Amino acid sequence: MDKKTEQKKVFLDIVQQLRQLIKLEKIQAGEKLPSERVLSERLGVGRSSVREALRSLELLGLIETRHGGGTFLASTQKHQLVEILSMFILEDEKSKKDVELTRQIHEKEAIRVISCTETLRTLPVWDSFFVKLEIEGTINCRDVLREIIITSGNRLSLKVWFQLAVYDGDRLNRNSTEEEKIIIQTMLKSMQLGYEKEALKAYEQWMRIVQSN
Amino acid sequence: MDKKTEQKKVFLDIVQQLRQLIKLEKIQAGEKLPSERVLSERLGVGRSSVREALRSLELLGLIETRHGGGTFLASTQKHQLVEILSMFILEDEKSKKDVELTRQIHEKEAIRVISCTETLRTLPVWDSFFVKLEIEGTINCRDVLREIIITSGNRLSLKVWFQLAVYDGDRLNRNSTEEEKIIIQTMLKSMQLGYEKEALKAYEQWMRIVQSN
DNA sequence: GATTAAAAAGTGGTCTGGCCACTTTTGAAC
DNA sequence: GTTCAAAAGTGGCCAGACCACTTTTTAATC
Repeated sequence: MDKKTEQKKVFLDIVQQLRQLIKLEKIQAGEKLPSERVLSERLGVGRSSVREALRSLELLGLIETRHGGGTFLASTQKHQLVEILSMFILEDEKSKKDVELTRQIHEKEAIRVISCTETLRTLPVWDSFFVKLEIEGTINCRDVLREIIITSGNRLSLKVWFQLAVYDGDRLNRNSTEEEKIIIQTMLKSMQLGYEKEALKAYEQWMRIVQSN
Repeated sequence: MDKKTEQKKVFLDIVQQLRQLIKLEKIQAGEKLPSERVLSERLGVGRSSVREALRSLELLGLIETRHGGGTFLASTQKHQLVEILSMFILEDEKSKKDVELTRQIHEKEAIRVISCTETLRTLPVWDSFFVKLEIEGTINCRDVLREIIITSGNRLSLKVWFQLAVYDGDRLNRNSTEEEKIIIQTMLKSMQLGYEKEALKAYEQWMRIVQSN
């Protein structure tokens, strides 16, 4: 008995089959999916059921639909985990805190990994941040954190982080204050020198400022 | 101009309105929502649109439907956000190593949190593990890690971990060996005493064994 | 041949109405 | 009061229709 066919609900079955279809036909982000009518025929189900599945994926930001244009596979950046989370779950403060803490878990680990890895902590990108801070006097907070996560090399961690960072969008996607500038410099410099503890200390100091905003 | 009414797509509008309805009528987890036909009439939209919205929320595990019974608000524990996203995110580029590392990131953080928190590290559950190890001589590896994550108190982290643990299912869901027993005891004891560093050291020693399997 | 405008085809958005399967409620017989 | 069958309520699914919008095709013009 195939797991896929013993699904109770058609629309859930369709979600599974869409996943397979995307995989088999190697549909890339941004590319077009078969039309609702074609899917309906190919899968042998009603168009309304296909729509229920597509709309579910759309709510998650996994696909995008253009009226009259078609249905397209969305890019990873557009997944809307957090939008939905904030709508139904993040009502209470506890959940908001969880999102923030989870994001920080990944950031802290990235800092540890980089500090302990010669080839990563000596990367020229860190110097470029110093230069930018010198010239412009400020830097985008989110950019710094993103670069740290990217450099750590764990792509899955990056994806999780990306989702979580959307939620704190306003607090992170802004230029650093004068106060933060010094802390960020300390953090980066410590990281470059492999001083894991100091780097984390600076990071936590920075996050306390971020949180107070 | 009301944000709710300027939505382009009806089904997204309905998702919003459902949220309001749940809030206004104070519908608790497990309680029944109005029927699809009633919602259709109350919101002045077609039943198919209502279904598209409901099916979207069902995919997320935010609501549960019982054929012939009705639609019910799901309990928080049943939300499947991470699971669904992982279906699309993890499947394609599943770098096994990334999954493993990411899982460990959450486990290590949980150990840190527990070690540093008086009320958590002195919980009786840890003693119960010792008792079990004494009597049965072994313990399920996954159970130990799960308890650690749960105790750390970050529900989102737990959700992420749960999903990642599925991939390492075989390596984790088994009884500990004699060699592991001692390491686990060391880890738990260090954690209980608040020796964060020692606990993590034992953990990493344990993971090296797990990885070699 | 290239450009442009109109027509046609394709596609998503939505609604109506129908039928089925299952659950809950109702009400009558006991 | 209990039991059980009928009725009502509800979700599951489908077919068809119409609209709005986009893309492609076609035809006319330059």
